[in-house]
Amino acid sequence: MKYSQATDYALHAMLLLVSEESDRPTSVQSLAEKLRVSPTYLSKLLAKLVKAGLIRSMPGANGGYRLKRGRDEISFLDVIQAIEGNASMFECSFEHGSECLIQQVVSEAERQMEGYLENRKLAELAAELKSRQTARRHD
Amino acid sequence: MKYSQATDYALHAMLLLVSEESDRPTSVQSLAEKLRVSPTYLSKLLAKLVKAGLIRSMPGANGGYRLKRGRDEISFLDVIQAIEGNASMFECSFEHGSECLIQQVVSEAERQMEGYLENRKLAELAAELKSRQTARRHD
DNA sequence: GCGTGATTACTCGGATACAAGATGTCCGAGTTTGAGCGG
DNA sequence: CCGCTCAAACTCGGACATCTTGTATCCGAGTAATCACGC
Repeated sequence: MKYSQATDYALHAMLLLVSEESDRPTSVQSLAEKLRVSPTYLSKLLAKLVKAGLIRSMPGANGGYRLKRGRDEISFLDVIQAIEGNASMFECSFEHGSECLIQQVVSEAERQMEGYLENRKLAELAAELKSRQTARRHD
Repeated sequence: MKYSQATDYALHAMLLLVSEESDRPTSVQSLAEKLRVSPTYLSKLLAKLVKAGLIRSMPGANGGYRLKRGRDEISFLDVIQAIEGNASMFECSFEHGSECLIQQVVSEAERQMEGYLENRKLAELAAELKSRQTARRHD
């Protein structure tokens, strides 16, 4: 079981958007260059993030993408579920009267992980990265 | 991101083996019938469980599979990792000096889930199922 | 009865086939900005 | 200087190609128990 590479791209792209201080939108090209990723593919992922309500798109010249909500509200879980979908990781394929003890255990494990991911915000990392840069500037 | 169906089969098959009270080995056919699953495919999964050291195989007539360790020692995590492998769920594909903050967060989330799965043993479910059967017999 | 060989009931491993999903590209359409041009 | 038009810079969505992975099957080989047969 593995998270798709798309999730990797999306998390890094979102981290860039959260770190962005200008209020002008950021274009796909700009993001794709920083991440060294195909712009067309990245735009597919950004479309999913738009649909999930995490970012807004601004078409036209000087357009691009921008956060929709406050930067402190965006958790890892938000981004991951936007890309991977929010279906359960485990679905019992047998028919034992609609309640499967195995299913319950694995689902609870999943909730443990999601609970953690929900509490970690991208803005934490953005702040951490910024403070590192500042520290390095004072060397 | 989803656990493969193979994990579903393997967990149910292991639960049957843990619940088995006879010390005679259980054949693939027998397991496959109870689970209504292709015997040939199931045998592939059992082979993985053998390689992981969870069960033993006994070739020849009246052969089959049997637990290798004590039934109380087998956790959900053991079975899942035997099937899915123990590689990390998330691998950052970028090159930021070998340490990626995003990677660290997701890996920690993974540890949360694995910690839970490691503490849940299949024998718990076997006991629960057995007590339910007994209770129903006394209706 | 008793060994010896054949048969049967199993697992094991590799090769193969197929479908679905992940990854990535291409192109046409819509939308906004801004520049250029004529009055 | 104003307004109109047009081109440029974007996003959006669908269609398509490719590659990997999960799922599943088949077959030959190895192994252990059991049965049959000859002595």
